[in-house]
Amino acid sequence: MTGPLHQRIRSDIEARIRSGEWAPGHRAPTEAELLAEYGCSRMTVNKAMTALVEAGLIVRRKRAGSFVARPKVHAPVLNIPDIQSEIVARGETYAFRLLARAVRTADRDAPEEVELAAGGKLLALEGVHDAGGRPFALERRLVSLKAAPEMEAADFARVPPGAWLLEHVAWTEAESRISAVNADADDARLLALDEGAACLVVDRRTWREGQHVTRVRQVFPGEAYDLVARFGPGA
Amino acid sequence: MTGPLHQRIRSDIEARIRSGEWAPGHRAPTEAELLAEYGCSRMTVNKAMTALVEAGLIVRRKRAGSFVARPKVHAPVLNIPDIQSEIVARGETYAFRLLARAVRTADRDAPEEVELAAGGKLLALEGVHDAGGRPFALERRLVSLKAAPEMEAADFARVPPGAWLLEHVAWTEAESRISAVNADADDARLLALDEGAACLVVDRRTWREGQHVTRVRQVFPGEAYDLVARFGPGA
DNA sequence: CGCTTCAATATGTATAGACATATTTGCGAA
DNA sequence: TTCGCAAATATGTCTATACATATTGAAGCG
Repeated sequence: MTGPLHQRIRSDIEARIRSGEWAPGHRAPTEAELLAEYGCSRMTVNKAMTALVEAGLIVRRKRAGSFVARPKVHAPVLNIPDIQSEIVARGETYAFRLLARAVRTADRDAPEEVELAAGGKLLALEGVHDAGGRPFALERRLVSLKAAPEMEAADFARVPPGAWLLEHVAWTEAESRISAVNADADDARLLALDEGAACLVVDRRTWREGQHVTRVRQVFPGEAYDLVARFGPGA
Repeated sequence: MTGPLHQRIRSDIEARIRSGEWAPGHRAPTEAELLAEYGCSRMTVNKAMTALVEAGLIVRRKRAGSFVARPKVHAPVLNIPDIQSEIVARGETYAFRLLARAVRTADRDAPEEVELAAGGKLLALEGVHDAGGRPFALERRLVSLKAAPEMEAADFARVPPGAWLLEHVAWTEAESRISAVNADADDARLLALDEGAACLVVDRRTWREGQHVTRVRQVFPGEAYDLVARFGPGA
């Protein structure tokens, strides 16, 4: 390691934790011991230890000391790439076919739609993402025109709705639910599958500053699509 | 905000980014400007800005300044809880039924098994996680006894294999693939489903220090299980 | 013996200054 | 005009010090 000293200290300690040399619960050296070992100031070892705390590898308690954390829940980073990028990265041609587009008011009997619309109108979109000329994913989306009014004029032949929103309504927060369903007759027809084929469904709701922006349901043929999540506990 | 000053500076800036007041590409104040505004030392504003860089909200370039990052790929944090904790949290009784257990050598025709075994033997496990007395997930697992030799003596009635590994082989890294399949005859029987029912499959491989530890395939009834991922871009 | 109090300890936050480093910008020379 | 070099600038790292704060462990007291 030739980089900054605080990084070297950090990776030295991280290596001992990941190798199991320091098991969970093991007491790590105090800052005083580390600064003596590395011959540096306290701020430098503090920076290293603080980073390890953020990474979830170390738990610190005043007076008691620093301890190797107990890995709890796996919190992997799931890669939900933009569908267009994903397809282009595979070297296939990409296209978005808009099947239906409507501007309407929220259905009063659907509380979720009412909340999404927030008193304004809704843009309802339905389309298919094609990869290499064949259906890759089916997308049904509701957009709050109150949250994204410019979207009413957008042309989705150029930029698909997801990418348009990412571009124009940045820094949103979202919650995705991933599940598996059997394709119904509509899904099967649009995705060129047999009815009943297993499909991966990503149901995503997106907010900005607490305001609901969009809700989308993407259906992928189960055999053609994998979501990949990589992780170390806390890394 | 009454907490530490660096945190207050951080959240002030974060709020302006998330609200859209500072769009992606916008140039944020320099450290000199911030320390004048907050009347603090440079180390303090630097700590705030460094945290925003780690969070992916800010990109900094020497001489040029600090800029609001362009949100790229959604990298949500996916919650893959331990199945046992998940079931217990729902208030249902949990049990793991071990259906098959074998110690064997790797199949020479399966390169993945050979790599996992790394010259040693493999422990093959098959079992069902029950929630409230009904099948919740089907698990088929291979464990490298070279990486986890103590596992040969473990009793999985007490602690299911996943939890056992988390406890004894901490700080692993993993990759999960999430897909959807139609239940085959075996899956359907063990999970008490109709054949062909859509199931969510999590395929996970786990390493420690580059050494392959285990590979597990968990099959969940599609109708009974959702994976939930929450995220803001880079948060 | 149990309770309270107090001091020692290790971390948490912050300062003011210093030098290093990368990058932009502008000036001067080919 | 264009290329290349040098100065200005903003961040990156580090030091030495100081005081705040939470927690532990031990001393003191009823």
